[in-house]
Amino acid sequence: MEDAARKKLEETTRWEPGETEARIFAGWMEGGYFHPEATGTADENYSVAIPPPNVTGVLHMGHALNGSMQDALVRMNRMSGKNTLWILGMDHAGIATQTVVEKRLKSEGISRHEIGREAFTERVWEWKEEFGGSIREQYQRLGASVDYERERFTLDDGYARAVRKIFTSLYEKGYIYRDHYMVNWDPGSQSAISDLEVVNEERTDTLYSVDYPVEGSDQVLTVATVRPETMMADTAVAVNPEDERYADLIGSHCILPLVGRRLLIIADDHVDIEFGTGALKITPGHDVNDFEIGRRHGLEEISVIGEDGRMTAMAGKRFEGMTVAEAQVEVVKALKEEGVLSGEEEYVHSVPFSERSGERIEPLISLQWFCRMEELAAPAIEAVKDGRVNISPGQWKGVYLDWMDNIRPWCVSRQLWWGHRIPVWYRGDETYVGETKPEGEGWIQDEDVLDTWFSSAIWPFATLGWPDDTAELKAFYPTDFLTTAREILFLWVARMIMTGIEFAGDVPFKDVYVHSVIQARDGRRMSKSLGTGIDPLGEIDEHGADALRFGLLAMSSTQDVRYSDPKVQQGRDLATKLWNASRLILLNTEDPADRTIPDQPIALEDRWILSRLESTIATVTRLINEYDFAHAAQELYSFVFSDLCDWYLEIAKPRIYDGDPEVARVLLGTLERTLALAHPVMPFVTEAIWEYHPYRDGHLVVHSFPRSESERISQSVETEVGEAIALTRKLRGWRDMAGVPPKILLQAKGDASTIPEFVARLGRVDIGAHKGEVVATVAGFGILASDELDMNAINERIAVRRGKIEAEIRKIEGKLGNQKFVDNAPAEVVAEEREKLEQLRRELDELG
RNA sequence: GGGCGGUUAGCUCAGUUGGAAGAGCACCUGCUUUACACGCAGGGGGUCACUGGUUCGAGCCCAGUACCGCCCA
Repeated sequence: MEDAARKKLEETTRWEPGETEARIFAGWMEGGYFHPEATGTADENYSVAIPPPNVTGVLHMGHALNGSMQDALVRMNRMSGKNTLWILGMDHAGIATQTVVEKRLKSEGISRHEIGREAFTERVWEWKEEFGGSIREQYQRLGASVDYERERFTLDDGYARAVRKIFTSLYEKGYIYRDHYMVNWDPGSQSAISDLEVVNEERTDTLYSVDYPVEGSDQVLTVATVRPETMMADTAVAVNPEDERYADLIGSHCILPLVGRRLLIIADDHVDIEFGTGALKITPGHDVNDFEIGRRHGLEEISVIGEDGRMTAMAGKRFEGMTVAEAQVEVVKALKEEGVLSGEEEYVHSVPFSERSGERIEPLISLQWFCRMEELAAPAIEAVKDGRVNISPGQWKGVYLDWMDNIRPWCVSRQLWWGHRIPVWYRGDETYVGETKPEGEGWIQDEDVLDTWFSSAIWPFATLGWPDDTAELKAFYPTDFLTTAREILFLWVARMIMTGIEFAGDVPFKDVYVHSVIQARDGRRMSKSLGTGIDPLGEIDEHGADALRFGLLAMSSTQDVRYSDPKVQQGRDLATKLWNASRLILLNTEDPADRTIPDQPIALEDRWILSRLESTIATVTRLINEYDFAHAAQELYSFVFSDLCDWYLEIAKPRIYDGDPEVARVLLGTLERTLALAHPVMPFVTEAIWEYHPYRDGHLVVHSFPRSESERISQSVETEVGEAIALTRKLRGWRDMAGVPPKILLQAKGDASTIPEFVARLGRVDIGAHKGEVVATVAGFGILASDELDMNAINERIAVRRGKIEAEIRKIEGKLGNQKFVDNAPAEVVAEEREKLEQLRRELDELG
């Protein structure tokens, strides 16, 4: 090591992420390690497509978690020698982005309608150029080893061509069609939105009872509704066919109050006999269920609410132009005037809202483009059933299949300006669907754009150059795995599987891991609007990227978890620990002539740490491959803190300071393998330490990932050292109990040659053929009386200890005295209990 | 309304096929031990939500109850 480097290492007693991370990252970028050649086949290569963050986005904790998981796997595979691509990109995020830019314009006093479509989309592009880059920087801060040179955007030219081809192809296959259908109309964004973008919330409304007179009779049918303002669009009243009260009315008519229209009384199973009076007004134009009933019975579909959220002319002169809320008040007033309002009561029910705009959804019938899903779903169901796509944890497989089995048509058109314009042109009665504008004059393109998820659905292959037959596709499709939040399992994952099979000829990934949701510290959802979000960049500033990555992986789980600051701190502690342990090793060893780890180390502790190292490598690798990141992080932590630092380094210190060449080989080799093992989780600190390592011949990011050498794992060595450690702890515990200051060396009678040397040293006991009064026996060694011993404390503690052991002995004796236990339990369990009993009795004897 | 998940130490979470409950943090007691106080050593702390059942034995399996959360309608 050069003097300057040595000096720096000597002086730096902490890992300082802030000063180092950017430099380390720049080194990786310079090396071009994240930008693989498109060579080889997808089978031999490793690839991952990042869930594209929204361009509107600021990196949030979900991205950070997802990125930490994917990067761990990507780095591990890259180090394992695979040609590895992790593709980065951004989603144009139709509604979200349009909303952001509209808000901006609004603050300048401009509406998008004033400047027009072209100027507006221009503004969005400008905005994208300005802010889109920040996502990239944020991923770099996290240390994500994505291919920054292959970045894609779901609205770039090549991608747009792929989208048009998909749409056209689906149309030609007959899956895409245009229809008047009930959609979730979002008055906020002035667009239809899909079922999946609707959130239901509990609301308390008034349930009104309205009397509908039956034609040619004195009878009235009382119907209950929370939406009296839609009654002008009623076209029937329905009762349950089993409902005897109304059996004779089926087929006759009643009269719609305020309007005077004759409404047929129909029978339909959907009607709940118990609810209200058992008679349901049917409004096919403004209610999803009523729409279904209406289609079943061939009812007329009337709209009294327009796309602007105001009452139309069909609602009648008195209500035309009113907002829905105003109309409700006025309709109730009118019903009172007519004397047909027979009841009002509070009613709690769930009401649909737009996830994006937050406004109450208005179910409307409108002309939209739809995609029929059954044919696309069938092979995607098969792929998951037969395991070509593996979804874990297992319960999500069921959720996926259940949703796919009941899949409904997908409304793919959106009344927005920002997005992929639907590739359909109209001229008079003619309709043309194609990838480019048709020949001839007078063609006008459809005004709508496609649902953002329509373009996200083809992400894994569109990013690789589909529909062209590119080297990238050949080398990296299908990808290997996907981590995702469960909320987009349907919106995104399912659709990628469908389009992947249909268009790219294979499933888009082999493994889907549905990760947990990290909640805010208080258990609420992390959300910008609630102000509960925790900024990952702030956490990185404070603790370093490695700490955040470790923390997120350590707190991740299959169930939702609260954000845990202590876990991030644990990550920071681990980084510091690695740093300092490395200082001890690197500053006190000479670069050995033989850089290999000795095959047959002489020292017991050397064989022990190498055994622990190799089994940790095996365990951590397996856990990461199983996506059990939390336990992988835990294993790393306890290996470094406990095995390596608390025990091995302490045991080996005298030899280290003596310059023992064999211990140097063990230490430097162990450090090399430990750094490489930890690198996928904590890339920065490991790379920084590697810079000081004498074996370094390039960046750690492309160093080979350790493969566990199982021949070094020795159960007998681990047991032997494990027992010696337990013994050391016993001696230390006894000392502490006896109130002996750490500086005082205790004297004990015994044969020191029966135990490893370090026991007495670390236990701070002088074991030998001493003479004197034995006051206690600890693990077979007689502690000699001395002035430092607090005999009162000792006697008190011995009494407590004895009580505990005796209780335990009684418990086990009871168990072994139970004939049923002895007869039925497996022999080894019984033997274990007997062994335990023996040990406790021995311990009791020792206490004297 | 249907489905899924959760309830374990003060907090956040682990807990393999049923053999007697763990981690990190917090807490208490020591320690300026020349890698690290973001450290070291030692220690206390749990009727595993509740009620039944199966079993020699249940945090784990079965049935039910309560509360919390999520998804779908």
